[in-house]
Amino acid sequence: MQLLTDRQNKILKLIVDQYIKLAKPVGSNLISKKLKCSSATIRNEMVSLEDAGLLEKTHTSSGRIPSEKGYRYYVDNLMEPKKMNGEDMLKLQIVFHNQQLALSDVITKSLQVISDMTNYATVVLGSTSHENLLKQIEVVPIDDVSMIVIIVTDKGHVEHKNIRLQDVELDEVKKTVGLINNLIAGTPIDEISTKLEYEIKPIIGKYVKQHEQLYNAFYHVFNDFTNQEVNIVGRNKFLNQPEFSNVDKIRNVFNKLENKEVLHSIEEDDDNNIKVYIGKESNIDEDVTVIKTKFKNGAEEGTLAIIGPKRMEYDRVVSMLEYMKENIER
Amino acid sequence: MQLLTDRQNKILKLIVDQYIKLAKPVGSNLISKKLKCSSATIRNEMVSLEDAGLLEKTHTSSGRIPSEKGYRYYVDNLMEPKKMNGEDMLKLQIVFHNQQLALSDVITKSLQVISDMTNYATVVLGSTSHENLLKQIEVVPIDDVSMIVIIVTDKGHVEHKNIRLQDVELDEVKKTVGLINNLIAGTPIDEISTKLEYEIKPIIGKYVKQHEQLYNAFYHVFNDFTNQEVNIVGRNKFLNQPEFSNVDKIRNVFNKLENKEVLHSIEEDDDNNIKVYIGKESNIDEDVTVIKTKFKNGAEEGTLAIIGPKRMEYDRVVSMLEYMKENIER
DNA sequence: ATTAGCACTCATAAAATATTAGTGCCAGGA
DNA sequence: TCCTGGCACTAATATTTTATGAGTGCTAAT
Repeated sequence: MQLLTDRQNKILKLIVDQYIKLAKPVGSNLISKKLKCSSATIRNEMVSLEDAGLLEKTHTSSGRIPSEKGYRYYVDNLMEPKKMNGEDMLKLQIVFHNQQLALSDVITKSLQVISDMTNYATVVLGSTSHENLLKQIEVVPIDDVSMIVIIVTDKGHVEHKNIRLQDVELDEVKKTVGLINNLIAGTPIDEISTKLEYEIKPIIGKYVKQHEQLYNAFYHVFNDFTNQEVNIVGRNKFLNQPEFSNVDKIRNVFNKLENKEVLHSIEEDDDNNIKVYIGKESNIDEDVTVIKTKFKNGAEEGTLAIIGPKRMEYDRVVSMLEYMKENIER
Repeated sequence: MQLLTDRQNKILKLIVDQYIKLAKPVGSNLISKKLKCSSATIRNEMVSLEDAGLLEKTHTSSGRIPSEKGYRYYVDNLMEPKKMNGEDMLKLQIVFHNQQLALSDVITKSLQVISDMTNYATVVLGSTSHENLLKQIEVVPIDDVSMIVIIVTDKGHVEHKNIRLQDVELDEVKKTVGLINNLIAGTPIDEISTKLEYEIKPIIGKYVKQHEQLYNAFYHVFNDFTNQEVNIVGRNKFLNQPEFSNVDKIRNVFNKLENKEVLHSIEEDDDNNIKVYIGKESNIDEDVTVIKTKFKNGAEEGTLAIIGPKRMEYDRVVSMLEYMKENIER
């Protein structure tokens, strides 16, 4: 990337900021008022910026809007990681300083707050099932035939399943649970199905009546374990953004957000810092930007993301995410 | 309601059916082709039906569309509870005959199928917190300071919360849990907070160290218990319906669907049969219809609902819901 | 009672016109 | 060489005009 002149940087920044604010192509006149030179000069510079691939026009005589590359340049070079404004900070502080709340609730609540403040959607992704180790399973009988199996992982992820077992005595179930807790606690969740087969199946065959049925039931319970906790807040905020005023666009975005694989792809890279995926990079929609970071606090770890229009308040969102991460990690 | 002539009934039914199919106002010509009389005759009858408040026009010279009252008349008097078509039936059978699945999973899966087949959203509402009795609580320690509290109700509803307790010994926690399980199991969830105060607080004061902290923690756990399990499937289906092609409409519907109170109102009446709430009656949007029924199978009970445009395939949906209810209840 | 016929209405689409915010480029001045 | 005022030009947007057509209500004849 060829370096731009000082003035070009200033112009680009002004255009991006302005476009983010109003969602309308930015003309040379407006910029010339903010910089002390004529609109013709600005127009000349705009041509250079367009040649560099940083700006685009919506039609031959329109003002300019930032290209994807333009946003990228803005994020990497121009944007000043603006301090969080006092009001935003205060609202988050209230959540963070609530000692009653467990970490996961603090995260959910604060993302709710952020979503309301910014009008963007927010996401928490928990750790994946191969990072979660089985801590303990519990069984609670409900009636003659059904019972609840509860799985707790070392990261505090809990999942439960209602199972039906005909003609199986509760004692036998408890024996099986005891064996699982003793023999395979500590195993990554996604390896449990196989471990059950090779380490539990042979043993319960000896000690436990109805072992077939029991084995099958537990096999399914672990096999169905959701491999990742996903929590989206404020999906509907997209409906307030002008670039998503048409239903086809909305449908695309909402379908992508329901698709676990898409969300999964957000946390793929291992970078620990804040990362920005602009437009097509988001894998969601060319008009969507995702800003994410990983967090880790003791056992709990995962990914936070803010998802909004490409025309997003990058500086504000980045500083909020930084603030979140800091607060979560201590 | 004044009775209509045979022919008027036929005409009204044809208009509603046609409008449901194509979402376009229905003209006299089309109807005259299906009945053996002239379009002028049909027009005269249409005037009567409009006078009776059963039909409406979108403008002075447009065809007719059913009014809310018209839909109501159709549902109550005209609609023939159409047998389910073979294909629909087959797809649902596959889910119902899967012996592996617990009832709650069968319900979720089949509603998913129905949503895909019909392009409408579906909802399951569990029983409310005053109908759920505490069955058992369990505690799983995660690390020095945090642990998971799991609440299981007699209806098989499970909820968990991550709590933090500084300087509290695990034994003390277990003692408290034991007391709760012995003394207040069987209490409706929404009465537990008060019972904790009057029956547990005085006792743990004697037996348990750090009783203040423990009491507070458990108090919050029960207080935060979600008072109802709500599961919406296929919310996005609304985006495929022509009457929801504008974002304001979508925003309204989606916001209402996120609002627990609105969904709660669906299950208010105690009628055990299938009920149809048309348009404004739905409390969601004048273009939305909700069709619901209660179900009960042993301990598990709740409400099923299908939510779609007012221009809904009433006969098909009613027969599907009937079928669901039957299959769930045995 | 039914219906053919006809004037009338209004939504929808296409074409014509005006307005305006913006552009690119040129030629003259610092 | 860089900057700027001036000007012709472009295309989106809005407004008006005109045409088309699917539908109606009403009347008079069957």
